[in-house]
Amino acid sequence: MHVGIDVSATRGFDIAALDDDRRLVLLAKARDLDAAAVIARGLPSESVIAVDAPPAPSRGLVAGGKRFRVAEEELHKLGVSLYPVPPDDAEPSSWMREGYALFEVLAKAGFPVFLEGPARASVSIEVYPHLTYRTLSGTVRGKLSKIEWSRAALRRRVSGVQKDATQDQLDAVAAALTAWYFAHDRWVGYGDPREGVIFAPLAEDREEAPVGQDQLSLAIETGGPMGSIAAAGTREISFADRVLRLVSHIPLGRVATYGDIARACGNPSGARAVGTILSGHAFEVPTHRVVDARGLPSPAFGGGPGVQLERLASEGVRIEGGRVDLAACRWSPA
DNA sequence: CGTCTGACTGCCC
DNA sequence: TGGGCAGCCAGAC
Repeated sequence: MHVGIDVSATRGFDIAALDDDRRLVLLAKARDLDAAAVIARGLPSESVIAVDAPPAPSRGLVAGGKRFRVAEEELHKLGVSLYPVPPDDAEPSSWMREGYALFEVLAKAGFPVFLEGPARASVSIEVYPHLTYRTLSGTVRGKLSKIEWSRAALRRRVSGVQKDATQDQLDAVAAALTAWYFAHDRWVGYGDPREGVIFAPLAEDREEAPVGQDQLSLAIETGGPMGSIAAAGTREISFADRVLRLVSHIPLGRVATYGDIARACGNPSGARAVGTILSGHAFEVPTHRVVDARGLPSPAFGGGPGVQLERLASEGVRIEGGRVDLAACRWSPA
């Protein structure tokens, strides 16, 4: 059985299971860890369980004294942004703590975390549904809503998914599908086995590629709505595309202002429009790395400006008196 | 198409 | 310093 679990601190665990023919055979909700443990113990022992959450804190293995994990850095280089997992001494998000606890429960139920070696059954793995959607569809989200994009990536790859499935449920299915790819030895791992590895499918039409990397960068550099930065000067690519493309390249640990982005995209007075654009793409691009000209976070940031500052702090950005230290952390697009 | 609404900025007290 | 304010640009009806 190939199982996927979507972790949410407030909404509980969504659990999906696929059989070997990728039919959805189970879609359940577990309110808390105990309920999840009961379901886990009922699974066939040769199952693979994919969880949308990290199993452990960062161990600071990235060069340069950064605090996030190697997995985050590797994916960032591919243009995929995700929540940085902080080291032990920092406060993780509540859903990350749920993840740590869940992986412990799964280990006790007979599914220890898999980190390296040949793929095998009876393990749990960390996955990232957004990465799975992106690898499978070969494109970035574009104009589709997140849920439409998710559904499109799963269509024809999984059967039995209800039309009215929630985003959490689709993410659980995506995780289960990733477990299926893992069990069928078509997978890619990102990160360092000593602290945590994120697994993704190897897209079917490029099985020879060493990693999903070609697939991903291809999506960025060509067809996708993100367009190419090389062509940024031409009218061919919209302002919005250039903005998203550029923001996706702000390094971890650095920030840019709305004005910086606008200027670099050839529209010096478009700072306000940059905000408008970012507000619609908070999930796929690290929008928390964009602050206003004084270093202040956005009052409308998802979860509140405090959350934006917390995420920046966990990435190593210096915060002082509720604003980021622009002099120290400002990134200039070159 | 106009009109309205912001995850903005710089300038003026 | 910091608040007020008038431009500004891209999306959403």
